[in-house]
Amino acid sequence: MLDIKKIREDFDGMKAGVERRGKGDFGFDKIKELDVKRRELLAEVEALKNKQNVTSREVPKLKKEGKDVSELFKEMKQLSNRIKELDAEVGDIEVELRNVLLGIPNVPNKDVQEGLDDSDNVEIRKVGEPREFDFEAKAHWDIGEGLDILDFERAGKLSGARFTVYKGLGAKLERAVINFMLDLHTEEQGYTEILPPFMVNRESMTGTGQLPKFEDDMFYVPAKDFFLIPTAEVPVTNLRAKEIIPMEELPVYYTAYTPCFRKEAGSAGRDTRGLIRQHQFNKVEMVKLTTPETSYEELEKLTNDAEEVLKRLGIPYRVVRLSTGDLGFSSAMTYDIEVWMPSYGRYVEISSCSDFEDFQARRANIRFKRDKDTKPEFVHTLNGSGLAVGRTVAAILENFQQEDGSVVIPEALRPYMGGREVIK
RNA sequence: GGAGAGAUACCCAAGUGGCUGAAGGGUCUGGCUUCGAAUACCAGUAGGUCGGUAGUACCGGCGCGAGGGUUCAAAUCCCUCUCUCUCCGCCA
Repeated sequence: MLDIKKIREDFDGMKAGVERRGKGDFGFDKIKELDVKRRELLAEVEALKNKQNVTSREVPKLKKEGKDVSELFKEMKQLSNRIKELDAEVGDIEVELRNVLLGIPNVPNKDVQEGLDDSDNVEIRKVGEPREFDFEAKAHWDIGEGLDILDFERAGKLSGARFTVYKGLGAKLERAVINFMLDLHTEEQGYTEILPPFMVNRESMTGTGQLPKFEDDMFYVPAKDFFLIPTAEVPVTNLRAKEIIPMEELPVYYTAYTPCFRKEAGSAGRDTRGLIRQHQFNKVEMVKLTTPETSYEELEKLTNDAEEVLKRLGIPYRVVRLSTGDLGFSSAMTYDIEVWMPSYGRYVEISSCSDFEDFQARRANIRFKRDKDTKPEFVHTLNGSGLAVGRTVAAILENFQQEDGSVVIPEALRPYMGGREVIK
């Protein structure tokens, strides 16, 4: 959520900032109108309330003196009714104002290049070279079925399209990748592991920006008004909602493994085969809460922390910075990490590392205090996948496949795979 | 799912409609005392938020789990909801 005070002070600047994303009207004029109206009404109703308070304090004295207060009460009844009317009006305006504000995306950082979509993303760096195969390379779904470690057919029987059953060493590989990532983040990079709920309430979904705009993208559990989390970002960021965090605790580093659930409603027909786009997939996520002055430094470190996973696995990748047109709703700046996927013949997203500045913190009300005499300020929130597990497994299968259909296990994973060197 | 008990500030806690614009205690901070400290004593400790307004000054609104209602007036009375605890049921 954007800061209403900033919009009031620098209306044109904030509007122009959001409009760098392209596409459409964001409701800024409506906000201005509602804000002015709200403050007018507040001035009026607060003056009346003051009168009510002052008079109420007189009442016991008047009664004690034996004075007749029935005329006064009649008058005060009118005042009271008027206050109720105005309060209701202010309430309506505040609800509307909040709804409009909740629907406005974050202002992109000024260093983010303007663009329409992902074709305007810029490559920041490339690490490792795509492997040249001297045989015909297979796609991971064929490799997985060939080794009897992935079963898309039976997953269809259980649930439908976009689900996978992992079997034998496939299941173990998925688990190995999760543990390898978590151990790296916790033991070497300083993150605290969180194992959160996989269902959350509306308030949490609003805090990180999934609601109210993207309700249709998520799986919903009507019995308890819960949502299945689309990413661990939601429970882990909201972990500190409504808190004032002591300065000494910052920066906060969290990491969490969770399954993620997404409807993928807008992706019909895309990536229909394999592990790339599933209704349920595993992900290890990293979340940071920082002071405003360190957040971009922390974004670089966060991205490096995610890249380290790929470096150790030996999978070629590149880092791109998303253009304003490709940026997610809540993000001010995002780096995507993309791995080389032989079956696609291109780089495919495996991690998205974003700085949300105070956009989520304002929604979720996550603040910090520099010292006891200063006002609380909103923290900056960041998060990044570290990494999407299913896509990592797909990348391992494809990049380390051999002519006979077997797959060499990257050395870093072997301790997690019972010392095995190859899946065959 | 059933029955009961709770939720008041950093913590504990009083409070059945109007000198409660929340007592008292603890904690912390400052003062005093002291060579220094402890103790005692004195003072402050309601933070936050929204406005007036550019402000850490000043004035006002809000605030006792959340949201409604009754009333001239609500921490206090009524309704709905959330969470915590105890017991019962069910259960990995």
